[in-house]
Amino acid sequence: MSRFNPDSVPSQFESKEAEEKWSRVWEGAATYGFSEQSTAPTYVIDTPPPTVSGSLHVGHVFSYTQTDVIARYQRMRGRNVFYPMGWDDNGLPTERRVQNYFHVRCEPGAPPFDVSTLQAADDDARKLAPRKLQRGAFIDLCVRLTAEDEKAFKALWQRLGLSVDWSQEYSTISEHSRRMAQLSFLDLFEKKHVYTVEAPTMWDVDFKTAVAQAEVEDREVKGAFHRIRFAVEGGGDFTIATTRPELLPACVAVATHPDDQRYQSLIGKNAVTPLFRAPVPIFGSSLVDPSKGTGILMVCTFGDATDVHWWREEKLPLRQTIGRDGRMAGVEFGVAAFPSRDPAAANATYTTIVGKSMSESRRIIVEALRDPHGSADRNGAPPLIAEPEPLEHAVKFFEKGDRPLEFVSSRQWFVRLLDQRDKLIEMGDQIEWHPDFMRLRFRNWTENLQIDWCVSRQRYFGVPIPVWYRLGPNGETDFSSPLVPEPARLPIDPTSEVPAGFAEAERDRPNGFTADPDVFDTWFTSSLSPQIATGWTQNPDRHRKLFPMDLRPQSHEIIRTWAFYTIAKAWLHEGSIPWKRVAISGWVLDPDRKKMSKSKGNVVTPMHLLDQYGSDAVRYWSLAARLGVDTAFDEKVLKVGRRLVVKVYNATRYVLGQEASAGPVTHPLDLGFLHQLQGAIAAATAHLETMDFAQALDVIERFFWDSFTDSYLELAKGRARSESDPAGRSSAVAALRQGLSVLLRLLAPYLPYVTEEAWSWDFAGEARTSIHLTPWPEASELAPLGTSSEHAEVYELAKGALGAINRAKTQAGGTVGRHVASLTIAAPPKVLALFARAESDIRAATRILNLERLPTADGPQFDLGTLVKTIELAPAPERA
RNA sequence: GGGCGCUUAACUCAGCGGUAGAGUGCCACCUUCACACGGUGGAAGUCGCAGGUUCGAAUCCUGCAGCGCCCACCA
Repeated sequence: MSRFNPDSVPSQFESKEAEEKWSRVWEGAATYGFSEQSTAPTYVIDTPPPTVSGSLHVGHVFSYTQTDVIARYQRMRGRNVFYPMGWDDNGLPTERRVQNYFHVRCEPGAPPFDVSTLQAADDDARKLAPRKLQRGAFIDLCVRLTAEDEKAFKALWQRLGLSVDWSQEYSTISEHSRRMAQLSFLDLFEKKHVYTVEAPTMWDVDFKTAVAQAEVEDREVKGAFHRIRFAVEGGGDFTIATTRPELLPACVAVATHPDDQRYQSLIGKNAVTPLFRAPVPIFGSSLVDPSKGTGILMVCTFGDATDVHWWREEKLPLRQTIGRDGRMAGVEFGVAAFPSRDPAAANATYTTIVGKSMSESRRIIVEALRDPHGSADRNGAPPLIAEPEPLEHAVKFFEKGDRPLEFVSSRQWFVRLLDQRDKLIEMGDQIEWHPDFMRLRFRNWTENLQIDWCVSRQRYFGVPIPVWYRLGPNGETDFSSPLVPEPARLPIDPTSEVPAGFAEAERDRPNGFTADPDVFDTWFTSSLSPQIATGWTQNPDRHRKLFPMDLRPQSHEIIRTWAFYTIAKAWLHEGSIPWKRVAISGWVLDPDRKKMSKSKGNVVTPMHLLDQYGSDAVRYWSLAARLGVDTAFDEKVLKVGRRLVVKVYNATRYVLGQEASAGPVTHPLDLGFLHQLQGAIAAATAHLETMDFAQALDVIERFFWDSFTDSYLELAKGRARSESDPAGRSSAVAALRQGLSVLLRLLAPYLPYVTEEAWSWDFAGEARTSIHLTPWPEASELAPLGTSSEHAEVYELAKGALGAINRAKTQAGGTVGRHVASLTIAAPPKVLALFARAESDIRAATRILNLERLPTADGPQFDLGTLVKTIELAPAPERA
């Protein structure tokens, strides 16, 4: 029998030392390793790859710990847990960091340069123009810088005790991930789920790239209605209202509601725009809201999505005046594409805005509209008939952008999703969502999809689109039959590698080929996280074993991106759902209930909290919150967690320090306690099965404090060191150890450090088996002891009596340590019989010297508040 | 404009059809031989508002209000 000496361990739990010690042990022993050979059922987690260029804050700790508790629970349940960690380093945030840090810019045509010795730019270097780098070299720098960020995250994860299998690490820009993303494209290409088209696309003028619907957000901005008079060919005029007068040169039509009496007669006629004197058709459309503005409006290429719609439906001409840089492009009026009744005047006006930004152009155009000579009829009042009328309206922005999106006609690659909408909704319905209402977010988004997924980005740090195009005899690009590489060549960069059958010399030459210069949307790669982690076609057996996965944890604001695209990819590639369950974590809010974000400056960083309270306490805070619920950061909860950790440590020291050996559990109180513990195991397990780790923690914690340390431990204490009752003593010691073993295991997924430390003192045995690889407790392991609900009654009565007597003692002016000279209790015979079975334990715990029992009449219910009839305290002990 | 969630003690949150709960904080007492990061006890809430269903509602339904989130064709 192994004897534990409480004096052999520190009297205080040293979190930091325990964290360092056990992290090392776990890593050395590959405690959390996934076994490729094991035939045990798997549990596979699609861990969110954090954006490593972002800041670390308690929100990360919160959500990743919530996943870890599930991983640990499933591991203890005997599952072969596959819990990888990915890093999302691909994309714009990294590009921006690298540009600043090294003072470089990516330019695909730049001369080769060896970046291996390049250091962070100093002040001298910054005085020069940024160094221009080829895409490959630029990507090398991105990889280098993000490797540093990944180290910081990994250190945090290990400190927190995430039970990740670190041999399954991946990053979204790694060669493997690029290969997977390009394979995905080839598969979609073959299945004809992707297409390229030149079309008006939402465009960010600062990043100079197309963006997808999912990356767009509406923001309320200040604007103004400008009421502008248009002439009608053949006589007459009308007034439109617009917030974007700078688009006047791009006006291609005028629209009004077909039933609007005011303008009905105009439909079919031509209007003439002011300033530019372009004749444009007037048409009717039910999309026009007669109550908005003046009920008649100009259609431009392109002011908004409705303009795009009308442009397509009415087959209107394209007059793209907005350049890709968000400035007015150079166009000429008086030609077929830009007709004008007065080209000279039109060009004179247009010249004043060429190269100007949208806001500058607006100012200039508004000034011109105040001039009477701008009017279409050449002799009337100014076209601007009133001062601009300020209003607030919603404008579309790229979520990472600062200026409104423009619709710019450009060639982009799209994944066809609109034709899959019903199937995608069906897939979403096959998945379990936690909490369930998050399902609606997915449904809502999917039902309201407006456009296919634009996956090409005019950026550099990303996975290249693996495509070339043939060039015709005059150097014209043939987009109709793109050239794609053989899968074995992936990953490739088409800007530096050549398609089969061509030589480098033929690049960008007539009859040669040209590379697609773009990269994929980062979600194109991130949405393959399940395939990247399993190996997919590179490792089909493994993929079959791990896919579909069991759990996708993520936050709610990326349901329309990450969850949606992952579901779409799994469906398009494999006709399957990617995972069975999605767990949506809430946000961590600052104490004012605002979301923590770097830009708001209200971010709480986690490291000092880990130092101050210990990982287990920080985990406790994370795990006391329910899935999907936003939680205000509250340091008080960390204190509560810390308290629990300390209590676990000390209770274990005490129980394992009992000197008697464990014998058969025979005493009714002990059996009753274990019976109640069986109930707690069942309840906690049921909650964890439905992902309700917070509820399970509540059950476990409550039992630990209320039933174990505050009640059973106090009641069994005396007997556990009794000299006169050896059988009762070994029964108590055995039950205390049993109870502790179960409670430590129930708490292990929540508090991995203190439970491992406590477990190691004795329970780990000769093999030093980690508590985290020990089976999750089951009610049945306590069943052979012969517990019963009758014993439970004894235990509950004893627990209640302990409380009632303590209350009486306090009210009589005594304290717990004070002896009770005599006590009279009154209760029905049945209750007194239960009392008698635990009497010596109750008397020892409450220090009763003389006890009298008064039987009362049997009632339907007995109130323990009436148990104590009289109490007489012994004299207070003399103080030294 | 549509959808979803939240609103319970001073604070942070459980409970979601059967006599209002926890922890923190507050008050009183206590160095009791695991633990003062402790122990014992106490005070503290018309469960957002208004209707309805029910023998019974914090819990179900309807409406309203406040807060938050997601979404929506920017004239």
